[in-house]
Amino acid sequence: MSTGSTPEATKRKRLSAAARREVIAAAATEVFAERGYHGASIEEIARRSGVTPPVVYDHFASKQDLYRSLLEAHFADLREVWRINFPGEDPAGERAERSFDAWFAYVEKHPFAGRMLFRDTTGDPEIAAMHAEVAAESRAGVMPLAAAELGVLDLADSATVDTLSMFWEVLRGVLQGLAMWWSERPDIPREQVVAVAMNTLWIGLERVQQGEAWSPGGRPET
Amino acid sequence: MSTGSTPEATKRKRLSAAARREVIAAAATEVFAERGYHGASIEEIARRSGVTPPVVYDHFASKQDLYRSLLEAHFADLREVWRINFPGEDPAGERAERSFDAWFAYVEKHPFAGRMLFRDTTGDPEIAAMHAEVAAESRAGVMPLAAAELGVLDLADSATVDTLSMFWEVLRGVLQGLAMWWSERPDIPREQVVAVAMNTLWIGLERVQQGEAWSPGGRPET
DNA sequence: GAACTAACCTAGTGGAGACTAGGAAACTAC
DNA sequence: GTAGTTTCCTAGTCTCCACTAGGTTAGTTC
Repeated sequence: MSTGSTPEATKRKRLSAAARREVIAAAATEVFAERGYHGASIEEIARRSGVTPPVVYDHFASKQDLYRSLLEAHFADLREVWRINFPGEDPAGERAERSFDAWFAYVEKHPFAGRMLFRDTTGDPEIAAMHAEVAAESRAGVMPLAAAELGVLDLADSATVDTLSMFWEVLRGVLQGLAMWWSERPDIPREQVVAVAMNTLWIGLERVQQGEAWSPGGRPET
Repeated sequence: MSTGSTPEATKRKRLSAAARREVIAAAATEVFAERGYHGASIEEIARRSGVTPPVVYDHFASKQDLYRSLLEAHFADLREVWRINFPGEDPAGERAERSFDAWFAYVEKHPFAGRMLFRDTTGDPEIAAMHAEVAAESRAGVMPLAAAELGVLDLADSATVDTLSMFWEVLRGVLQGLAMWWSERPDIPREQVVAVAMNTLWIGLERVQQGEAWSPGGRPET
């Protein structure tokens, strides 16, 4: 049955537990990215790892456990990107650009990680809750950086928090949307994608900071 | 087994074919929205429709067929929102605001339709392709409206098309992201959501039109 | 109220896939 | 080489779910 003729299955060699775990994690990220949680089968993950399904269970307690550990690892990577690139003394615009660029560089280098995180994990409600929970950790880690920048002081004010939440959602939507689009158009240079993100996100925010915000029914000045 | 004690299943009454089809479509939209394609079971859809699974197959050839027809119907609704609200003689900003407002009003009124369309339908690659195909129809219907507004003439120029594609992706990401966030915060008034969308999307675009775009490495002026 | 039609049901089939028990084979230490 | 350990496999079980065959009952027509 398992032929050994497929490229990924040739030379089925014995690996150390740690090495095999890595291989499985990488393969699982791919499959989850391509098929989502429900659509990914342990059998497929095992095949791409060069082993049979029981081996997967030697390293991960269950499909859920495997999924969760990948989710946490990749989200933690992305949080690091923000933590490393955004804070600093330079003008905020430059730091934003640098962060965006680093963020897109990460998803460029780890296309499957990006697709796995940004796909919506429908199906099992338990999985959806898990995804929401881990994503919330990222939000909690990154949003304060931006909040400080916007001069937001009163994090107890609920209207402020709502507005911040919406801007976070906008940021997330733009970055993830562009990332998914870009993953299918690898010929586009990264600067161009970053420039679009800057144009829509940063410039809009700047205007808001300057009190030039749009308000319902008409512009405040004019 | 099927008790009849649940609210949706009480009074299992005989309906006309057309009426039953509507009931099933509404129930299916709910379940697909909540669980995604894979996670939605025909049995659950049937139960919420007050019937047993075979009845679903009296109205739809297969689960895929059911899904596709819902996808097409809801996307067509949203295209209509743009077609009705965006074109006109008023200033573009006002027409954008009106369109955004109408768009959010639609997802406010049809929360399950929104969630079904904007969730990523992972799992079956065939389903993903179907989703992409139907979404592309919407894009093809709506993007020309915005392109005209931006003064884009040369739709044969590939760089222009790439940029337009990215702005479309940004628009999609922002609107869908805000819509999904909003669906969990029904206390937020619609104007506020629309205002955020205007601030990030329209103002950014306006600047770009005025040649004030951000470019990699620094601002063009200044 | 009998005949007809259309909506609906009971009772299955078949396949896919998560997960497991227990054993075989490879690498390591001596 | 032999013993011990660890990696990996064969061969299942069990549950869930899309989908179907064929019969039943509720409305409708005359």
